Amino acid sequence: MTEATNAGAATAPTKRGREGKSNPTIYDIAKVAGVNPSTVSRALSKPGRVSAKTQKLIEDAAAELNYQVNPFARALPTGRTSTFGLIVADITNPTFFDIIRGAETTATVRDYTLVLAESAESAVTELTAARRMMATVDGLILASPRMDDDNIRTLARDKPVVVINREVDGVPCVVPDVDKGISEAVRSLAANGHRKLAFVAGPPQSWMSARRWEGMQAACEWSRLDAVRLESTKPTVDGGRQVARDVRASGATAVLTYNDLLAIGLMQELQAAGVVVPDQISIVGFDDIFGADFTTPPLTTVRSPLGECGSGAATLLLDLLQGLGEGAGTLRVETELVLRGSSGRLLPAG
Amino acid sequence: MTEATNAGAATAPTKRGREGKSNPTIYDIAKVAGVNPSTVSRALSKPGRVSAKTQKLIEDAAAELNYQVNPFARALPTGRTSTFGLIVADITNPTFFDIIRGAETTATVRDYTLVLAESAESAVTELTAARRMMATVDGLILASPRMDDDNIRTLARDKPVVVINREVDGVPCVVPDVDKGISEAVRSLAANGHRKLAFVAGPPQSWMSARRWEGMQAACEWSRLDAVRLESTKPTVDGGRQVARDVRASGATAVLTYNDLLAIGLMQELQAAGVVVPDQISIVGFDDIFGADFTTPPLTTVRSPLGECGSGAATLLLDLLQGLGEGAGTLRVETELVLRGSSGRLLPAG
DNA sequence: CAATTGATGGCAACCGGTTGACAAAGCTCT
DNA sequence: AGAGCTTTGTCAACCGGTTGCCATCAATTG
Repeated sequence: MTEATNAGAATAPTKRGREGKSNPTIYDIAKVAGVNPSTVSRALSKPGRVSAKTQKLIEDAAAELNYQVNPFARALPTGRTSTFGLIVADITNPTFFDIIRGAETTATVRDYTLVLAESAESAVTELTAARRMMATVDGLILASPRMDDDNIRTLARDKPVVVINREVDGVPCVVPDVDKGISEAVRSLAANGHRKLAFVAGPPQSWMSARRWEGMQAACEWSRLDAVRLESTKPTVDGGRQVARDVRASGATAVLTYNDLLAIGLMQELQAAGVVVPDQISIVGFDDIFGADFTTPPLTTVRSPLGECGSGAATLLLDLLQGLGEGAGTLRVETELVLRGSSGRLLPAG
Repeated sequence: MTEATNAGAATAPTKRGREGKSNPTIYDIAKVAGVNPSTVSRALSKPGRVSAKTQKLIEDAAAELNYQVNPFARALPTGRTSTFGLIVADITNPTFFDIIRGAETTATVRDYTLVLAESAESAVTELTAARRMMATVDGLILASPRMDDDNIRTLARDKPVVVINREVDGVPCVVPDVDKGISEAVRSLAANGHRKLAFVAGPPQSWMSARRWEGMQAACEWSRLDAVRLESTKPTVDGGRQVARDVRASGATAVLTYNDLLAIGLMQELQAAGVVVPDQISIVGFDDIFGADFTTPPLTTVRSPLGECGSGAATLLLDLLQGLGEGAGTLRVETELVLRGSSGRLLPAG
């Protein structure tokens, strides 16, 4: 940020009305249509409560005045805001962009507004943000929450909450079912001659990380492969670079990482050290984020349908809000292996 | 989305209060502190208007009751919502990721809430979304808007509006100053022996696309290089693939593209056709989005400080809202060439 | 034709803060 | 002590919808 020129007088934003033309209200409509304001209110929000004739009268007047409800005036007595919140662990992380997009799209379709906040991977920040939001939204979606189950349940007691990427008892959740994708990945690696796999874990509070590790252990047992677990410092490209040492030291010939960012960082670091992927080490990521196919070789990964998670969570939440929902239940979405170039046959050490 | 199990009874969300414990109001505080509600209101929002003694009394009572203002009740008489909107052309496009992040971060810091919407690259959808938002926000940020100047000015007459990636007379804007970055890019290409450059343009309504093309023409003239302009169908990876034919046909040995996505798609397609980058063709993108360095070779690009644009716009807007701003003015942010592997010396054919 | 019923519109209170006008209280200063 | 000024708290109206209750009126029915 360098230079700030001042171009022309500001079109001083009118200090909100009173100077002649404030926004039209139901009272204005009532006057034009020659009815009582409450009738206008009913005509506009309770279909069928007024006669077809007055309905039309009022609608015409509303159209003429270019009327728009004042959401605040409506929210005050009813508590409904037509708004829901989405809290993500890290806006930096592209994983969440598909989720955000999915949620935003269904929000718009169903005439709701999406409010966004991030927790910066911190359980306290997350809880603070959630509390703040609760006042202004009808419901909340928590994507990969870091706070503990009890806090989530407490929030859910107040207003509908839907959780993505984690299972919390008594709270509706949207969870990718990792088993299918993982077993496909492990079978593929086994078929390519790998015998020892490593898992690079994500943040310790991450429910998903734990699930993926369990899934991998199970799949490896089934295929009679060795599985070792390595820890990462943070679930980012940088974190992936840092864990490269440990990966090489582990003796594993194939690696599954908690997410794609770790995989990409790991691959970069290994390649920089002269390791050929996939000839010497196979790498498999998780999620299939934007850019996973930009790498050379393109990243093999277990795809989570993130957009579907976002839209699924939004749908679940809105159904709940509109009284269509069954209550708590877990929506499982399928994962699948996306086979690209970063995994493959192990070449005999040359 | 495949399976939906129903796990346990719903923690039926309490239908908003009245059953004993609604949220505390200023009236409750007033009762506890033994003062009038209006005094509470003043204590909580007009610093200095009440004596230190009552101030403390009220604050203690508020803390004890765990009071939180009801934003709607506040918004109704004042019109202030502590909320601003951000409309992006396309949530799919990672260019906007950083803008969103920048805006969200400053919003949080300054105790504002960010509301997000997208226009799906359509001028009408954009205008509709903007109109809808206007009712619920204090101000609006338009990132790469597609609607025309007059519509933007009309919106700006109502409430503060800040525009990113475009200059609109009389409206505050945040614009990357492309000249520096472009001239660095062109000089670098000239120094590497290129004589004919191509520009792959973006959407016709894109102000930025026009500016970049102008900047490139100017820089080429200065360096005495040829510049040809090619059109793309859409500013995405796919659009980049599709324009590869034209690029080869153009005879240019170096290409600047409207954005990184086009560059990445173009590079993929060229490489698939056996063209070696950068030996036979140099490619330079725009923006330096997430993932631009994942490619092989990593993408040379003219970086726009997108996060800075987002936070700069938010700062501008909030200053305006809080009466600190000077009104319309353009905030220019610097661009710079990020030299990576996709551009370089032209190898003699053969 | 009178009685019952359902549909429709009006009245007024309410949601929870904000704010202008004003009165009471506190203070200074002569 | 009293005039004049400032500080502090109260009153009441207001923002713009929503909704329970009631009155009216027309339609239905015996």
